[in-house]
Amino acid sequence: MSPKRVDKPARRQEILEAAVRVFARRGFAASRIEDVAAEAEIAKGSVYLYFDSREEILHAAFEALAAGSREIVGRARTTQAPPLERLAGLIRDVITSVTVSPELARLLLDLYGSGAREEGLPLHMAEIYREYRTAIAALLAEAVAEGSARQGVGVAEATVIVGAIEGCLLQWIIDPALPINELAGPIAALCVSGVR
Amino acid sequence: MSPKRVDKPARRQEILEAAVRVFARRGFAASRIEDVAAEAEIAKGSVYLYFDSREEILHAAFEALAAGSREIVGRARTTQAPPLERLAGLIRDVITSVTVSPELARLLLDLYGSGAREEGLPLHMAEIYREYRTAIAALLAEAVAEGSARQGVGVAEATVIVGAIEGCLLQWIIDPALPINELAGPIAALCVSGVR
Amino acid sequence: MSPKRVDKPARRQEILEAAVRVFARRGFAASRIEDVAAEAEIAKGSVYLYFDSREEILHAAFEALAAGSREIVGRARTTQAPPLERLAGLIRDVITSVTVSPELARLLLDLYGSGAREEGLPLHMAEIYREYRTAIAALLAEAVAEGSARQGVGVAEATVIVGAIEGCLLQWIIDPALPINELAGPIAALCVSGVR
Amino acid sequence: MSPKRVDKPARRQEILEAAVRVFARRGFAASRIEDVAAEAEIAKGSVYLYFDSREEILHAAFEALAAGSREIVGRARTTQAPPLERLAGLIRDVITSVTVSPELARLLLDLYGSGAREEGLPLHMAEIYREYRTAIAALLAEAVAEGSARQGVGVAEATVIVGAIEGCLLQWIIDPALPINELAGPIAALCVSGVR
DNA sequence: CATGAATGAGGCTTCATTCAT
DNA sequence: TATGAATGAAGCCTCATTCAT
Repeated sequence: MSPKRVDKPARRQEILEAAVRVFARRGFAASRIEDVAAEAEIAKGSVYLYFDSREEILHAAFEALAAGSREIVGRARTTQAPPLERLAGLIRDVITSVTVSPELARLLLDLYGSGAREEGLPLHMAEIYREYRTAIAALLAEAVAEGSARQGVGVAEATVIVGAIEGCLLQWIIDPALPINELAGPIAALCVSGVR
Repeated sequence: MSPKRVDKPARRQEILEAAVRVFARRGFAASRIEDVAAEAEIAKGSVYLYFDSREEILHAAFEALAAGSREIVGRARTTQAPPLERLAGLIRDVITSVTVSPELARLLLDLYGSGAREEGLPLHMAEIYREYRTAIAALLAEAVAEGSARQGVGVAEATVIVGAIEGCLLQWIIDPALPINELAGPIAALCVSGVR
Repeated sequence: MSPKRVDKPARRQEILEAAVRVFARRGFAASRIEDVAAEAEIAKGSVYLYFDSREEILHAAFEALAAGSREIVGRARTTQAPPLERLAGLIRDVITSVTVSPELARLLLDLYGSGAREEGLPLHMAEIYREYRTAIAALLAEAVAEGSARQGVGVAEATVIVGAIEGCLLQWIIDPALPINELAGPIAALCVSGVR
Repeated sequence: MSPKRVDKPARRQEILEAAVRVFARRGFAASRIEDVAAEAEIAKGSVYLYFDSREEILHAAFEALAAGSREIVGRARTTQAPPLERLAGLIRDVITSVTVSPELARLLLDLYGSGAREEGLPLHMAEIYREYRTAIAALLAEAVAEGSARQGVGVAEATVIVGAIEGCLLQWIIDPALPINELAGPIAALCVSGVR
């Protein structure tokens, strides 16, 4: 039943994490399977026991990221609180998530590209951002309904808010000296007062 | 005596533009020198008469982008108008510039990565964003001084505003269906009212 | 668990020998890595599992040659016999060594060049010849001391003797019809009687 | 008749000399037509007005060298003097010739190779050395006949003498610190007393 | 004659993937 | 399962040669 007590999913996860570290360091384009294998402390060929191809590792990493995003969005949807507070909470959650696993965040740099190109593998940062916009637009609609946001606030403002969040992350990713932790408050404050 | 004459800078520019189109389509990593040559309708080897290496083409493209940014920032600094109007102008300028040359904007996806990695060739998106932050922080300081922005508004808010701008571009780049032209207004409105 | 095992040094040696044959045939400049791979009956890329670059193969071949030279010189130094007999022995040894592996000797044609050029990788035929001169000069000094060579014989004569040996090899290398085996005697005879 | 007063042969000679300097510096394999053109201070394409191909330049350089050799050999044949004095003269002439144009001598390193390979372009260092051997063998035969050289001295000794000469040149070419000028005497002395 | 831009074949090297052990 | 040697396709870049001016 278990001739070798290797836990396949666990091993796959280890390799994925190693890969994410490598990709974060050198970028996907410059990362070779051998680097990943070395980081995971296994042999090059063994990577292929857990992933079908180099691309698939990037897909898997994307999935991890997407899962995190979906969780954050879900929480904003289901939490009991006034809409603008839930918006502020979402912003805090995003910032916290990248603080917790900065390597995964760094991967964004590679995922942007792979999602935006024509060959369009099933990597869709676009999808993630669409979900963010939808969720935030819903919160804004609620806020308008209850009078905590001004009339006319809608999808465009949601886009700007998603932009503010992701644009701050972006600045931090390409310039890690930027104090990302101190930014959740200002983002929330500016966005909230910006829609009133 | 009447040697074949060519306007080298002009030809270099042509190749650069062809390269930018190719990079925008496939991404830098997937773009072969041969693709660039084909797009420019010259032979592969001829590319090397104008650029020392594949990397150098990316550098040159970055320079074009950086020049555009510097111009926009310069205009925001020197224009005669109330600070928050100049901020709105800067936002419009950025949106306009990417609308004018969308291919160049698409390059951002590649430039993010090349600037953020350790080997870091002299490509520094980080630098560009730093300039944006500085310029906007200066505008905000002026606004605070004249009372059109609330006390306490500073670098953090400048970062959020840069984020809002760049984050909106990012969403559009990876999802060109998004109506970027209609976003300059909302970005400006939200940011301006957000700092009051 | 039972990974594919290979005797790396042995394989490297095989490739090196194949390379030496190819270089001897076409010269280093005209020898493609693909030729070497074909001669070794492996794939082009496999060569790089054992050598870092095309140049490195030449270096390795040089090392083999240098090792042979050092051995010959060492033997002339340590053998128990009258100095001029040891000189004759050295001459025979050199001739024998090229007879044994003519391909390696043919490589001299390429090694001369790579040692003499300014960029000079660590290939130093000059060094080898310097060692020969030093060793022979020592033998001559002994011979002078014991009276079997005339007064005044010194480094200049050592240079001439090295020249006679290498010059004969050279003639044979570029004209293999020349009966190199029959030359050890005459070289020794002429040199020995020339220093008396 | 002379629409442009360019002296074709003279220009060809200039280019050839420039090429010889370049080849001496970097070796033929590493010398590009462009280097030669730059050294000759003309445009790359112009080289082809005087030479059909890169190879042909090397051929021409070889011819210059061969002409020098033939002259030296001719002088040894026709001079009026005892045979061993004419041998000593030949040795001096050779040494002098390389001292006069060291760059041409450095070319030997490339000519050895191009003559010895199978494709055998019409570059034949082998031929030159054969002529030397023949000439010297003739001198030795004369010397034997007049009793100034011992019985039995013949082609083998001629080969050794050619070897001594060329071997000394070789040592100097790959190690220019070696005092080649002081070697004509010792070579002659050793060879002459070696055949007595 | 002279130029130098353009060409494109060809070589070196890398690296994802395979597969024998 | 795990290994790592082997493969070979593919890409970057060089440079001899051509040719329009």
